[in-house]
Amino acid sequence: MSASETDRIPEGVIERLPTYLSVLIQLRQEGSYTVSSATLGEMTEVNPAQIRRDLTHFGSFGKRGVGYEITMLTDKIQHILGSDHTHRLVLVGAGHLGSAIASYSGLRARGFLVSAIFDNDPQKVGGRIGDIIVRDTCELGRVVAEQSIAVGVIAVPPKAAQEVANIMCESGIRVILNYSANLVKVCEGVTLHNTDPVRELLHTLYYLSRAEGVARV
Amino acid sequence: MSASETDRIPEGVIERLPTYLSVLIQLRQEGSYTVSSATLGEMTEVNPAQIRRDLTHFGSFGKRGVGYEITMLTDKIQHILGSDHTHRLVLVGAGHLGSAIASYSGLRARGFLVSAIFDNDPQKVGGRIGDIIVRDTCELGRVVAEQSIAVGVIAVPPKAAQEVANIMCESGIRVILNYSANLVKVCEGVTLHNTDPVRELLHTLYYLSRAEGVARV
DNA sequence: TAGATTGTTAATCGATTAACAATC
DNA sequence: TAGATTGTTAATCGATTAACAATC
Repeated sequence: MSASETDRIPEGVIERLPTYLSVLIQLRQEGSYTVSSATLGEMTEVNPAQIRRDLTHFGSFGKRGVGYEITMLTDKIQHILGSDHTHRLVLVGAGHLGSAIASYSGLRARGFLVSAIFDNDPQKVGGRIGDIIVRDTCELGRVVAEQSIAVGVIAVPPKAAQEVANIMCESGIRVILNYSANLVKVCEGVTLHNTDPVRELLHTLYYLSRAEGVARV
Repeated sequence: MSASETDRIPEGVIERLPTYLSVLIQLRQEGSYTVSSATLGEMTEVNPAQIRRDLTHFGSFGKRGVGYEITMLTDKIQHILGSDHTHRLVLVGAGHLGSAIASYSGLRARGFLVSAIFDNDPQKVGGRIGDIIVRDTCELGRVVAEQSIAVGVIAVPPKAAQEVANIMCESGIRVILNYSANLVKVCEGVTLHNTDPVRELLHTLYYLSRAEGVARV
């Protein structure tokens, strides 16, 4: 029955949790106290039965006849994802994209703190993004190891991406988010997410040429 | 057999095509002429059988005993996705993220052309990003309609996102890529992709707290 | 020809959904 | 209590994979 810690949770479930979280935070800001799976389903475009099913992997958080208490469910999901405490991250690449990520307020709001920024362009090293000074990429490994940082974000040109990923893996990074156009490989034990904006545009483009084949992606 | 135009193609297949494309382009740059599903599978971390299965939805592009001709397969996939010709897009939001998107070389390289950039901050209107002048968001609808632009990218603060999406839908945009932290809703017939960087970080974060539960995402 | 690798089928696996008893 | 909505089961649906005959 539910909540068994040893459950292997399907990937799809984990993907949907942050989406539920976004909507819950939005609802809380609007002053709601409880929400039903029906409403949550309408807002996230996920089948209500699926939402209930997803949540039972971790416990039973609702009240029959009432729904889910928003604050409580928010806390639970944040705890499941591990975003109930702050995670420091390193960012490599101080170009436009890197600057955008570093100065994105949504990061801090959801538990991430940019600890250091790196670039190998001498013109950028020593400059600042917000109140963080850009360091030379040759310091990346040392900083990650010394500060035991677990999360790394790659925002460098495609050709440099794999090299950065290698350094990250060697120095003990556990989660990598790669924004470059090249796919990278990581060693065993490191969680990787390749997320190229243009790749996502191409994906949606498919539906453009098909008059009827429109989809929510 | 295969390639029947009326096939309903699974969403997963469409998601993987741009990934295959990335790797094919990479291989071509390295000077290869053909590639087997085994190699492609290793590089994309997709099961070779699945790659072959995916491709049969659109035709049979390989030679038994040989593999796939890289240039030919690249062209085919680009044709399927519709990226064999240029797509103009409008970008709303001239902040850090918007600037990063607008000046990202990967866009042009894969068939996208930023036609216009909008912002509602009077301080930004009239300024330039690259060689494009930032216009007031109140002109968005008119420009989209006049130039029949089909693709729109949202890079505004969360609270403004839905309003921008509404204008886009009304003026005839067909595909929307939403980078804001808020989910938006679009009307029937518009393809939407919500892609918030922090949501993706949260997703990968799940695996951080689970020593063994590491995954490629 | 022999070796390699595709295209395709059939089997497996897992995820989604509908339905409903439990219960607030 | 009656109405609402959850948690959970069982049925459906679709996607992934293994296997192999076709064939380059």
